[in-house]
Amino acid sequence: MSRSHTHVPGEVIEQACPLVEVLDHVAGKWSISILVAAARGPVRFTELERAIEGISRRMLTLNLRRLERDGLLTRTVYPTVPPKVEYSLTAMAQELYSYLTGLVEWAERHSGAIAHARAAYDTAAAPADPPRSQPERGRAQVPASSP
Amino acid sequence: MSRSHTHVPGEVIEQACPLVEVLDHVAGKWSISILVAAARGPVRFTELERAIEGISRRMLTLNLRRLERDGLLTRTVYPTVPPKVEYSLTAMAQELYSYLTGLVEWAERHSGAIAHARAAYDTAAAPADPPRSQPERGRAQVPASSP
DNA sequence: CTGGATCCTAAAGGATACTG
DNA sequence: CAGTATCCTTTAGGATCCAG
Repeated sequence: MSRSHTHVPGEVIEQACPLVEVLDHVAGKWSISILVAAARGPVRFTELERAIEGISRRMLTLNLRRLERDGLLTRTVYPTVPPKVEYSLTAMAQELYSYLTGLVEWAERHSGAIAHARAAYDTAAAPADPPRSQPERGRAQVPASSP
Repeated sequence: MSRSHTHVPGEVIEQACPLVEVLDHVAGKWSISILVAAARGPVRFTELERAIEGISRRMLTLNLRRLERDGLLTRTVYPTVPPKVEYSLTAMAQELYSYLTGLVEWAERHSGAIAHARAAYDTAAAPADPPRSQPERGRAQVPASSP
């Protein structure tokens, strides 16, 4: 995610709210997956690659570097002949992890509801042939207008 | 974020893990900001636009639609002459919000540490002129090799 | 006021080949 | 094994203009 929104030259507004901070670690398809995968102890590169299901070698490397840079992962390299590298969460990241599991748990509880909401929204918005023409995209509830 | 990782034609693996579910809502610069901004009650479009600081009209609309589609936001339109639309969190989203605040709180507590970690990483990796040439990018800790 | 439509740039991400 | 480097496609996102 690009820092700098429109980036007014001269006036640096960054670091204003901590929200942006979180987003930078949490956003992106892979960061969370990596943290979760690395949470159960030291994990090797290839283990992560296999555990994460769909991540490319490149993206894994990039995200690992970023997480290491931000102090969320420690990278330990053993100078053995086939090189061996292990990643672990820092204390800071373990704390973050506990919040993350809350998120995942939430997703598990509501994934059905979300899928249902999507289906409802989509069928309401794009029926192959609108039988009686409902121009309104969302079935927006219209309470009695007060003003 | 694109659904479909490599997308094996014929074998649809999607919806496998709930992690992907969360990521789709949490990832992206704006989703969290919008949920947080909308958490304190019904909020109008323009209020969100001003509250979020840096979001474009387009992105706000897009994200609102997505969140509505996923059942996280309800959109209520009042058919007044200058149209008025209010967005609120659904029950599901309010629950999510409580986890989100945990995340934000975490970010507040550790933003200093993160900034420090970044600075340390960057100075270790890219000094303008490496005085004695350290070829290793990260100062990787090297414990005694066991094998 | 609340968007939708369009155009364009930048960043994310994937595939693959190569290396210490 | 654990990456790097390169090339390429897709997506996110911004700017702007227009409309009910």
